[in-house]
Amino acid sequence: MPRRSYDQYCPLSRALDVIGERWTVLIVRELLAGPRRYTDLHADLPGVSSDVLAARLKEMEHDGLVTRRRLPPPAAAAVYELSPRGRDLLPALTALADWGAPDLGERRPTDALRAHWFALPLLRQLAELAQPCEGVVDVRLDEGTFHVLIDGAGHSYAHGPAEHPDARLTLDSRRCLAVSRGRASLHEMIKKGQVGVEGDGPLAQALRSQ
Amino acid sequence: MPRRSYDQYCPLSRALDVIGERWTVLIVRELLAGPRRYTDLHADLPGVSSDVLAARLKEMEHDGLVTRRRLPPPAAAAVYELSPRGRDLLPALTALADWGAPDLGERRPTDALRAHWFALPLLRQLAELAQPCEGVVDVRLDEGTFHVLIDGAGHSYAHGPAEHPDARLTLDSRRCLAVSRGRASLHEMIKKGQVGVEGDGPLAQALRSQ
DNA sequence: CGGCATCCGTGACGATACTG
DNA sequence: CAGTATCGTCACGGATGCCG
Repeated sequence: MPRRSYDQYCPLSRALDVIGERWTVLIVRELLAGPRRYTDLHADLPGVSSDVLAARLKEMEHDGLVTRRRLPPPAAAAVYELSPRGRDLLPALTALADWGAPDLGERRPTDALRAHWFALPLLRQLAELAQPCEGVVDVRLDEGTFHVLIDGAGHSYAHGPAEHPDARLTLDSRRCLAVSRGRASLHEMIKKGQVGVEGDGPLAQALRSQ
Repeated sequence: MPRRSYDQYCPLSRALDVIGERWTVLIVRELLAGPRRYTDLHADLPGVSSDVLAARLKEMEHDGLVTRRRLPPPAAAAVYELSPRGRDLLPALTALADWGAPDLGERRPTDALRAHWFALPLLRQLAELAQPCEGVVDVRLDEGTFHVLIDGAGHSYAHGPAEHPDARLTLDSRRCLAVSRGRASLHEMIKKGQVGVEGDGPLAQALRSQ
């Protein structure tokens, strides 16, 4: 089955041929937070129909964005995981999220919300602040917790709390939103005590310092 | 008429609500090369149907990406032009094009091609090379010519040759492709004489130097 | 129960024809 | 030239069913 293409000899068109279909980019966003099962993906993408989700995952596997891995026998489940090629989309998604942030007005009654959706906009500010330290930062929001891995260039993040975080941030929804929209600096908020920082290692110090 | 939305309180979803529909991003790419008329847009976007193009332009105008401007009486025409908000998409499109560049294999018989489609991938390398000079560079390809404006941070480009370029680059398709795919460095090619540089101002010197 | 496949109604899209 | 109108087709959204 041939996929539909823009048929243009242009790098942007080629990118859109692969990730331009509805839902594909949001599936990548989900998988940036780590491997997930079909049902969990379906739950965190309200509105996607089951057949479209299945079709997208197949296409993405075919295109080398995603690998499907069977978990060891006790858990009779399979997880979908980003390939390196898929993870390479992080800068593009960050740039897109940066651009979309000003459009985040008030939350509409119909808007779904997941904690890890804030990881994308927070990641860069957090990584800059942590310079030049490396380590793991837990981020606790009202809606849930995720953790960020800062290591040189290839930052990443994942669902839930970390086992041994080097630092822990605690934010309320309003502050987190302001940072996501680019309206406020994480650093300023930490200095003013509006964002809590726990931990005493070098990474926690770096987040508080200056 | 309400537009369809992912209904997620996430900056990436919001961006996709605006530019996620088919053709929208490619229309932005076209307008990044300067104001264009409806018919010219239609000609450079083979495959888009006239009603879809008209609908997209209306939506983009409504969303503040594009402004429609009537030209002075002698030319009884209207042009579409990117707003500052639309131009802010440049970094995101550059990141996407970077990601898509490895997918540019051989040109397929069905692939359309326009000279200015190479401006997006070339722009950054060119701007880096020109550091710290500013000015206008003509880029001559087999398929046509465009020119790049380098001025501090907000680089841009436009169709056709410039009136008074500070430098002129001449590339054949193969070299241009290699640079676009990230397989080769523009600087290396200039040093080896594979890419011609004309001009004697500081900008032309900068392109040749080091 | 997780992981889809199938069916069906609706809306988006592509091609062509037509109009001010 | 700059779109609008019409129409057939396909992608999508929602629900339900199947199968290990």
